[in-house]
Amino acid sequence: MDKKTPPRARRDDSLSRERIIDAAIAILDQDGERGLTFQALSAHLATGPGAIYGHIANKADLLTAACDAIVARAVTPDAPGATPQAAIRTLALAIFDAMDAHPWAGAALIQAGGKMPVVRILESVGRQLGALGVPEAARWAGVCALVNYILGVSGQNAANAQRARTECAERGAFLAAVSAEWSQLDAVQFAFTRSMAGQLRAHDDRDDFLAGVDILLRGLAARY
Amino acid sequence: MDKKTPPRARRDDSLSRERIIDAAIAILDQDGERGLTFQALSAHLATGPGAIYGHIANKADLLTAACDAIVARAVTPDAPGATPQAAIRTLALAIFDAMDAHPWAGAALIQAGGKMPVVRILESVGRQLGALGVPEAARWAGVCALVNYILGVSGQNAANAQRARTECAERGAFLAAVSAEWSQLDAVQFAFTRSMAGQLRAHDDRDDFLAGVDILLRGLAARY
DNA sequence: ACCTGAACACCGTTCAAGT
DNA sequence: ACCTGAACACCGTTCAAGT
Repeated sequence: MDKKTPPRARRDDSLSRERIIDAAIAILDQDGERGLTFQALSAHLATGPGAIYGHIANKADLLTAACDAIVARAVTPDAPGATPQAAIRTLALAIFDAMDAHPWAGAALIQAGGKMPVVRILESVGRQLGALGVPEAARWAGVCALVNYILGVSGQNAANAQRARTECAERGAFLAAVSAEWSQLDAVQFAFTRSMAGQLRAHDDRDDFLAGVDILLRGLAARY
Repeated sequence: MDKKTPPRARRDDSLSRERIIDAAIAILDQDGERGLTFQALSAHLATGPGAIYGHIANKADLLTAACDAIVARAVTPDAPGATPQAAIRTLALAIFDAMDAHPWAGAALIQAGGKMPVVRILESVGRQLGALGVPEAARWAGVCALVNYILGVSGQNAANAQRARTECAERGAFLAAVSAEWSQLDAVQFAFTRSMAGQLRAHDDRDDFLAGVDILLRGLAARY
C-alpha cells in the first residue's frame, strides 16, 4: 500500500504524505468523518485542494492511511514475558481504546479489506495463535474469528461513541435512549432483546469486550 | 424505527415507503452504494427527488431500511426440531449468503448500531443461547461475540465481493491479487501474514466462516 | 395532502496556469 | 517539479409553487 514513499529529502514545511495524514487525523478527531473535506484539509495545510493529490490518490486512500497511523501506534511490540493469551488480550484492548479515542477509525477500518491496517492486527494475532499451539491448518479460521470480533465490537463501540457525541449530550444518555427503544419492542417477537435492555444501560463496554475475547480463546483451547 | 407505518389505504401506484425501499434495493443491487442517488431513485419511481422525503427521513434512513428488508427476509423462523447449535449455524449462513448477494448491505448493517436490522439478529441468536443453557448474566457477552462475528465476517466477505466486482473481472482474480500483495510484505515483520497468503487463495469462505462460528459455540459450551 | 422540480449549498477531483 | 485555485460534474436536501 505504501509503495510511493517519497525517496528524497524535502523542504522543511513542504507538503508530504505524512503531514497530510497528520492534518487529516486532527480534523477527523475534532469534527468526525463529515468534517474531513479537501477544503478544510487544504485550509489546515495552508495550500490549495489540488496540491493534496500529489501525495495521496483520493479520499478513500487518505482515510485508510489515517487509519493505519492509528493502528500502527496501537499495535506495540509484545511484552517479552507475557503468555499468548495475555498478549492477545493486551492487543485487543489497545485496539478497543484506540477506536474509542478515534471513533471515525472504526468505520474506516472495516472498509479497509485486506489492506495495511488490518494486516497489522492479523499479523499480531496470528503470531500469538502460533505460540498458543493452534495447528497451521486451523490458524486461518481462528485468526478470522478473533480479528473480526476485535474489529466488529470495537467498531460498534466506536459507532456508539460517535452517535452519542452527535445525538446526545453524553454517552450515558445515549445508552439510556437505545435501552428505552428496546424496551418498547414487541414483547413476544423481541422477548430476548427486551430482556437485555437493562444490561445494555448498566454494562461496562470494555469488560464485555474482554469477556468475548475469552470465549474465543477458550473455544480455541478446547479444540487444541 | 418503523413508527410511521402509513395508517390508511393508498392509491395503487402512489408513492409509499415500501415502494421506495424496493426501488432502492434494486438500484443498490445493480449499481452498488454509489449508484443510489436521489436522482436515480426518483427517475426509477417516475417522480421528483423531493417527493421521496415525504416517506423517508434521509439517505441514511433509507439505507438502514433497505438493509432491514434484506435481513428480515434472511432471518426466518427456526426449524422446529433443530438443536440450538444447528439453528445458530443456519441463521449465520443465511446472513452470510444474504450479504454475499447484496454486498452493500454489509457496510450498511455495521453502521446501523442498535437499530432494527441488528436487533433482529440479536434476538434470534439470544433465544438460541438461552436454549443452549447459557446463564442470563453471561448471555450478553455471548450474543455480542456471536453477532459481531457474524456481522464482521459476512461484512468483510461482502466488501471483498464488492471490491472484486469493481476492481477485477472475477472473484478468483481478486483473491489472487490480495494474496500476491501479502506475499510481497516484509518477510520478518509480516511472517505470519505471508504464510497465510496461500490459504487465502485456496480457502472456501463459507467453510471458514462456519468454522469460526463453531469456535465460538465451543467456547460457550466449554464454560457452561 | 401530496407531488413537482428548480434552486441551494455543498462535495471530490481535475487541469491549465503559474513559480 | 511542485503548487495554485478556478472550474467541473456532481451530490443530498429544501421549499415555493402547483394539483
